[in-house]
Amino acid sequence: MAVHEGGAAALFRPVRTRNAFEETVGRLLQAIRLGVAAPGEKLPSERDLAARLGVSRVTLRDAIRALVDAGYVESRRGRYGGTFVAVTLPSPPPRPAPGDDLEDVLTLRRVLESGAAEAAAARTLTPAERRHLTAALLDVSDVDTDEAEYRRRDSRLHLAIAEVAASASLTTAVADIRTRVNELLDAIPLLAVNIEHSDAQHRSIVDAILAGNPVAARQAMDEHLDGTSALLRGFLCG
Amino acid sequence: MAVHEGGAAALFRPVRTRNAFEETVGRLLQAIRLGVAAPGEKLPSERDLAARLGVSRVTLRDAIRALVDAGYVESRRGRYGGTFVAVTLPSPPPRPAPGDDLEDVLTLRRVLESGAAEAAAARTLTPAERRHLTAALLDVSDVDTDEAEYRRRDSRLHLAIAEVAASASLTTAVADIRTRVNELLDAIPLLAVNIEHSDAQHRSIVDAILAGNPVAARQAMDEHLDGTSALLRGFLCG
DNA sequence: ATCCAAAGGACTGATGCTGGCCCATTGAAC
DNA sequence: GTTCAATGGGCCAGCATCAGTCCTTTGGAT
Repeated sequence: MAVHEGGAAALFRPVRTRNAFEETVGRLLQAIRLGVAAPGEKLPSERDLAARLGVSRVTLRDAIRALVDAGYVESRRGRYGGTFVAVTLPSPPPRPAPGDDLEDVLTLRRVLESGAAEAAAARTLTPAERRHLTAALLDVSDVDTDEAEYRRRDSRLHLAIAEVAASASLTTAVADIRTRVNELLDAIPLLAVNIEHSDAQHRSIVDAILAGNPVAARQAMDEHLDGTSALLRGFLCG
Repeated sequence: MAVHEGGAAALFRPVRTRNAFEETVGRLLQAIRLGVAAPGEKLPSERDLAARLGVSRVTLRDAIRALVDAGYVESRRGRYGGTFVAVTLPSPPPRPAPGDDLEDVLTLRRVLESGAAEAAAARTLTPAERRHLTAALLDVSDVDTDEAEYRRRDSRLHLAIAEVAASASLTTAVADIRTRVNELLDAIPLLAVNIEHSDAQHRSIVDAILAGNPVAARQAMDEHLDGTSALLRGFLCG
C-alpha cells in the first residue's frame, strides 16, 4: 500500500525551488514591483537587509549586484550612502506563455484577496489603520497616466487591505499572489476604462471595510477581481 | 526617503526559516500527520522522494533517519523494501505556548478553507472528483474513538475539498495551514460532542459542494471552522 | 581642517548540501 | 539454486552559503 496520490503532490513538492541567491533577487524585485520600495527610495542597509532576509551579506550583495546590473537599483558608498531604487525602472522582460497556472493563480487570488477584505471588515480598525487604508486609496486614484506607477499603487492598496486584516501570514500570502498576478498583467495592456472602473471599485471596497461590513467588502472585492480576471482570460486564453 | 514600513515586514521576511534537513523532516512529518501517508503505508523510494522534494538523497536520508529514531517510520532494505510509516505513531511532543499567532492562524485558515469550499462548489466536478470527496467524507464518519486517526481523516477530507477546488497552490496553502492548526489542536482534548457536530457539518459542506452551491458551501465551512476556533480560543487564550 | 560614524566592498575559513558512484540486502522470477 | 532488479546504506569531491573581519568611501559634526 503506497501513499494516497491526491494529497501527495501537494506535500511532496520541492522544498526549495530556487537557491538563496535567486530567492533574494526575487524578494527584492517583488518589493520594487509591488511598490513597497518606490522609485528613488532607499533600501535598508546591506547589514540590516541581510539580517531581515535571513541571508548572508555575501549572498545579499550578489543579489543587489545583479539588480544594479539590471538597472533596478543603484548603490552609493560612504556615509548617507546606501542602495536606492532607480528613478526610472527598466520594463520587465517579456514573459513566456502563462500556461496552465492562469486558473490556479486566479482561483487562489480570489480566495485570498476577497478573504482578506472580509477579514479586514470584520475587525475593529484602529485610527492608524483607517488612515493607512484611506491614504493608500487616495494614492491610487491620484495617478496621471503612468501605467507602471498605477500598478504599484494598486498593489500597495491591496497589500494595505491585507495588512489591516491583521494576519501576518495572510499579508505574506497576498503579497506573493499579487506578484504572480502582476507578472501576468505585464503581458497585457492597461486601459483607461479599466482604471476608472477600478477606482470606483476600490472606493466601494475600502468604504465597506471602514464601515465594518464584511459581506459588502467581500462582494465588492469579488466584483473587482472578476474584472481583471476576465481581462486576463480574454487576453491570455482566448 | 526610506521604504514604506507597512508592507516591508511582509516582503523583507526571512528567505529561509529552516535548513534543507529541517524542512525535509517537516515535510515528511506533515504528510504523516495529515494522514496523506497513513500508518503502515510505504513512502516513495528514497531516490524518488529526494527528486520530488528537490533535495539530495543524503539530506533526505538524514531526515528519514531522524524520523526512524523518533519512531515515525521504519526502513526495510532489499527489493520490495522501502520506508514505511509506523503502524503506531508516537504522540507528538507537548507544544510550547501558541502565543500571538493563534489569531494569525485562525484568520488565515478561515480565508483559505472557506474560500476553498466556495471555489470547489463553484466548479463542475468530474465524477472522479465527486467520488474522491464522498469517499473522504465517509472515511471521517467511520472512526471509532481513535482520536489521532480521526484527526488524520479529518485533515484528509479538508485537503480533498481543497483539491477539488482545482488550484494546486491553494491545495498547498491549505495543507500548510492545517499543519499549523493541528499543532494547536494537539494541545487540547478532543470531545465526542465535537466529533458529532463535526460529522454533521462535514456532511453539509460536502453536500453544498456536490450541489454546486458556493454560498452554502462557504457558510457551512464558516460554521464548521467557527466551532474549532472557539474551542482553541477557549483552551489556549482563556 | 580634522575626526568619525555609517555605509558599501572585499576576503577567508568553516559548514551544509549536492550529484555521482559503488556496496549490501532482499525477495521474486526463472 | 542462480540471477536480477529495486531498494536502503555509505562515501567523496565540489560548490554554495555563512559568519566574521577588515578595508574604503563619504559627508556631517566638531
